[in-house]
Amino acid sequence: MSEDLMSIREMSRSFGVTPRALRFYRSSDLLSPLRRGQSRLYSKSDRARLKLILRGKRFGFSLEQIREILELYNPAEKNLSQTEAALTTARERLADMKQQYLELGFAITDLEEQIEEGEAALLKLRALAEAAPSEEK
Amino acid sequence: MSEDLMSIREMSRSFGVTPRALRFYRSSDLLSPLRRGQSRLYSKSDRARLKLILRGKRFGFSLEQIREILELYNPAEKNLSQTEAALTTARERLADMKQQYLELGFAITDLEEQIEEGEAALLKLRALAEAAPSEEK
DNA sequence: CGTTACGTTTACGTTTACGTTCGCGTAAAG
DNA sequence: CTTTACGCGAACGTAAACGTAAACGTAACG
Repeated sequence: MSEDLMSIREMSRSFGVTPRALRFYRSSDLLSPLRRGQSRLYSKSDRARLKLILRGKRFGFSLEQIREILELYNPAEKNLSQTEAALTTARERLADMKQQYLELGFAITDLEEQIEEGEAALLKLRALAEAAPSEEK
Repeated sequence: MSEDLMSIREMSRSFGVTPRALRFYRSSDLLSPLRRGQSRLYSKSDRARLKLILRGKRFGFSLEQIREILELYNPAEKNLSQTEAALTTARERLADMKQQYLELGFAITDLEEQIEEGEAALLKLRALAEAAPSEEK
């Protein structure tokens, strides 16, 4: 029951990040695993946060931006103005993400078309190579 | 007709990037504006490329990855194996982007929910502040 | 013709996000 | 009890993506 705790190695392997990265996130207050003796132990909530961190990174957000969003996720112990500020930045990020979502859709279509063009060009190149084999080692 | 050419200032302003960035992209072979006299002039194709560059950046791709994709966009002067390589990396990027698209959709939903929770928490905090006004400067 | 404005290249500085030792503590294995 | 393995934090190193500053060309303005 208390054994949903993972060592740094286990975290590292199951998320595909280095131990160094995990320590870095802790020192940046992005993660706060328990300290048992000399070691750190990562709970379910730490895993949820890490998931968000890695997701944010994939979308091109800086760790700083990600940290601001994460502050929204523990509304305890926070006062009013801090919560307000977190909400404001979260709304901005949300707007960014929606914009990105749209653009990403277009970019995917674009790239698909471009790949098709590239494939067509490739066929022509191969045809030419067949017709006039200039250099064969 | 040849006046779809822009100076570095115009580019800078219309895309919201610094001249320094444009020069950096040129020195990285991401852009290749004409050299007229001492200056550089950016064509329509340069603008298209820059658009792709900035878009790629927003999705968290490195300039190096972006450069590989861009190579797909001028299938001229390229040989067979180069085009094949470009296609391969482009397909990989496309897969990444589709994955990102899905994740981004989930992330947006998540964040929306989280914002609603935050708003609820805010209302409670305000209610408490009304009931027991402890500190008012 | 001097100055102001904009452009160039070159070189070095800076920030972000870790990688790479390092010296140390601890814990298990032999 | 030593060796081996893992973990920690501190310090320094590094690659990417520019920013900043220096030294210079040129064009136009008054």
